[in-house]
Amino acid sequence: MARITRKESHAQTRERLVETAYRLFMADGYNATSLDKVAAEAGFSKGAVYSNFATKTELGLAVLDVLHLERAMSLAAAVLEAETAEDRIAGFAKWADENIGDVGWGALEVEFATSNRNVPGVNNELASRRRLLTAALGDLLEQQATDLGLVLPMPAEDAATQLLALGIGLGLQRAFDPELPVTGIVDQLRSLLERSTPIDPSGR
Amino acid sequence: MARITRKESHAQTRERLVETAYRLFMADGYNATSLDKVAAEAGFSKGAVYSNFATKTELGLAVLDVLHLERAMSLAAAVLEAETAEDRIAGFAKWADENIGDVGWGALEVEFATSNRNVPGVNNELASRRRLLTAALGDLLEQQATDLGLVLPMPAEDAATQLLALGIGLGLQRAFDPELPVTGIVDQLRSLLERSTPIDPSGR
DNA sequence: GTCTATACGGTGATAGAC
DNA sequence: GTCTATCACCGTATAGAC
Repeated sequence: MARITRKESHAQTRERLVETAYRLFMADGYNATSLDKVAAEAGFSKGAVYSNFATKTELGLAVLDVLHLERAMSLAAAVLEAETAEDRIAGFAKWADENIGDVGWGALEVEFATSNRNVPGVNNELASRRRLLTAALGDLLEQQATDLGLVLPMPAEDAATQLLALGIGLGLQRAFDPELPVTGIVDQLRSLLERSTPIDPSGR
Repeated sequence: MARITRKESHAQTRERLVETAYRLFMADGYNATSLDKVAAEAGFSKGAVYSNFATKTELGLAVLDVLHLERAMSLAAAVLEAETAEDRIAGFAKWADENIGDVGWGALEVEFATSNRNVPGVNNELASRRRLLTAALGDLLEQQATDLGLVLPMPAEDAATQLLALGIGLGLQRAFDPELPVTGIVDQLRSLLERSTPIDPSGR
């Protein structure tokens, strides 16, 4: 009974630390949040953090993984549950407003990336995460276009890259200027669809 | 003769500090560059920084001002010296490749913004700089469109906001994944022009 | 008034006790 | 594995030299 408690308790400690760091990083930022604060808020000492994560950077990567999974699932849910093309755009618009409009997300994402850009190995970690996200977004786009009987005006991955870049740029600027509207990205998506051509069943 | 030396020397010190900080911030990042290093590299003590700038944040804002002016001028030059529409797009493409492709710029811009997002007053400073940049870019767009006899498919300022966001997003992702191509922003600009309509001389 | 010298609180990281 | 003690370093602040 107590045999698996060790590993379980370790995982629980790790999970609680990530969860606490997630909340604090989003609220106050990555650099402004000290490991001492994270540990104290989670009910541990700073040493507990270092027994679970080699560096603050690794804790940050773990937080980003949770964040990415969470947002990717909510985006997929928002789009996949709609039926008509307009409903899907509306679902995307709602998701964009709630998520890209969320000041904390974009800010945390880029603060971490830039603050760790000289840390060895981190760039590769972030690059692989970006490719994963872009591929997933591209698949979603392509699938949606196919469902609607459309052919995108450019490779789905390129469209995904541009939408992601636009989302990052808009979300980031909103971090210090909340008046900036997020609607631009919805316009872009709409324009992407308008520039799409109907699928030719003959294949050519 | 030595009467103006005081103010001049002060201005020179300030200029040299900004210049040194510019170089180090771009190369190593904002957080990774200590004020001690900036001062030493410029040939001063750390206190000299403090006598010219109240905080590290203010030094960062001064660096950003120099950076913005520099890039805005180079963009205007790249676009305005061209004659034909295609030459202007080519000029923009070259500028985008050299500047948005520059890893340091986007990274510094957003690292500073996010790392200081809780510092009182900084958000307003950055927001006003963003509005200035957006307005200038919008004017440039509108002027170019008019010269080419085109009407943009959206307000010039909205187009500028989207292009700026896209540039930030692309430049930032290139900071940790240099393989990502910058061509997306040129495609966007081209698409913007393609969706423009000829000016109707009748006014309606 | 501008710069140097020095000090303070707090940070990420490390070593060793339990 | 977690905690305490400790380190080097950072941004900030002050006192004093010139």
